Amino acid sequence: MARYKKKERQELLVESVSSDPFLTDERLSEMFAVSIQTIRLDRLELNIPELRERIKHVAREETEKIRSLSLQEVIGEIIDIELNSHALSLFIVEEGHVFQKNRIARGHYLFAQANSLCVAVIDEPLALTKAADIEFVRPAKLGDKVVSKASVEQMDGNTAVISMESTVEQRLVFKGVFEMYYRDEDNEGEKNG
Amino acid sequence: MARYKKKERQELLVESVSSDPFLTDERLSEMFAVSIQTIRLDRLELNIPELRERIKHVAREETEKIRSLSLQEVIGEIIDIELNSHALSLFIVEEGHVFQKNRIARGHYLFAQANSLCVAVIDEPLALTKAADIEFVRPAKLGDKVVSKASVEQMDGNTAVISMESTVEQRLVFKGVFEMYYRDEDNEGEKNG
DNA sequence: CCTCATTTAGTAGTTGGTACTAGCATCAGT
DNA sequence: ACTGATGCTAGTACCAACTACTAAATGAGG
Repeated sequence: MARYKKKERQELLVESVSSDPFLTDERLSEMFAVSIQTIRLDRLELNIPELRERIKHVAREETEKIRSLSLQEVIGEIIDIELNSHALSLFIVEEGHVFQKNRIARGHYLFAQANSLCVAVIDEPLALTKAADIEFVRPAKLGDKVVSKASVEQMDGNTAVISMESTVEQRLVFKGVFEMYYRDEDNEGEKNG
Repeated sequence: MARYKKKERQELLVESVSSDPFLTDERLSEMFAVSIQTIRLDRLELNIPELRERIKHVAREETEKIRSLSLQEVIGEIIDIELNSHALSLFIVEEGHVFQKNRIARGHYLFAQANSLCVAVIDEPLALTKAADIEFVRPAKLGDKVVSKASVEQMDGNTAVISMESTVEQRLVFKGVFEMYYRDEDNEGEKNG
């Protein structure tokens, strides 16, 4: 019976419980081939709450976190806007936005921030991105506050040209030129089916 | 004490429990001014599981949702891939991806599909988007199955050039050229702080 | 008034624990 | 070899929040 030493067992216990909070003391005592009492002493020392409390905690997070990660609609918070002229938005890089390995923000989130700001700055019922020429100058990292500035350069007929610059602490991380198509929606029906 | 009739009470009970699964029988019995036994009979008739089972259920959903959210790391499902050569992914446009008004997919989702496919096709530990030149040829709509094709055109030193084409039923909706930066991560440390 | 549905009361047993006491085993240091 | 600390196990009493069951009280309608 090659059992673990106390310290080792406790480390594994923390891991086990955090990877599967639904483990009972009985199940854990079998896993580590010790008595239930030992598991309970371990939990006491490690301040790991009992099964029911663990589950309750997970469930509470669920019910409270309904809206926190539904950033889908518009990425970033618009903090200043003058329609058909310019706009500013702030996007804070969170866990869900980065590569796990290196905590660098995935490019499409920076693009999404820029893109949704472009849509917002156009004061027309319909605004679609037609083309973009973009550059990721420097990586943005977990926790970074990315500020995007959109400036409408041209608007003629049904196309707008917007230049974008995103910075983290005044340092450029992303820039690009967006070409937007817009239309007074009531005016025409479908253009191309 | 104007208490509810059985049927009415049971309807309210279903509502209460589904809006707050953390309610104990005792708490419910106070809310409806009946005995605990009555609440239990009600739950039995209505097939409402006990508090602990309800909480467990919610917690299970949560842990599963975490898994599906981390699957959202990559937008679209990769259906064919040859590393450093080409790749194919499928992305189905759902409610969350479109403008409510016209059910047209937001540009950044099409970009995200293309971008994550580019990251995936590069067989290196680190791959970041450096620049992109893209065009939204035609709008993609709710329900559309968008197929993206990535072809690696060049790879030299630490930069790859990838051309992208996304189609819905063989019709082009999006195209672009992506320039990717890549690196054997163990090789160097931080390049730019 | 009688009857049937509804409600309440009460007991025994379950799960997954806490909190506490106490008995060993083992190893370290003297 | 003796002492003491550390670690593990055993066992008891108690708890919340139930299930499952029996039995009695209450109420509302015919």
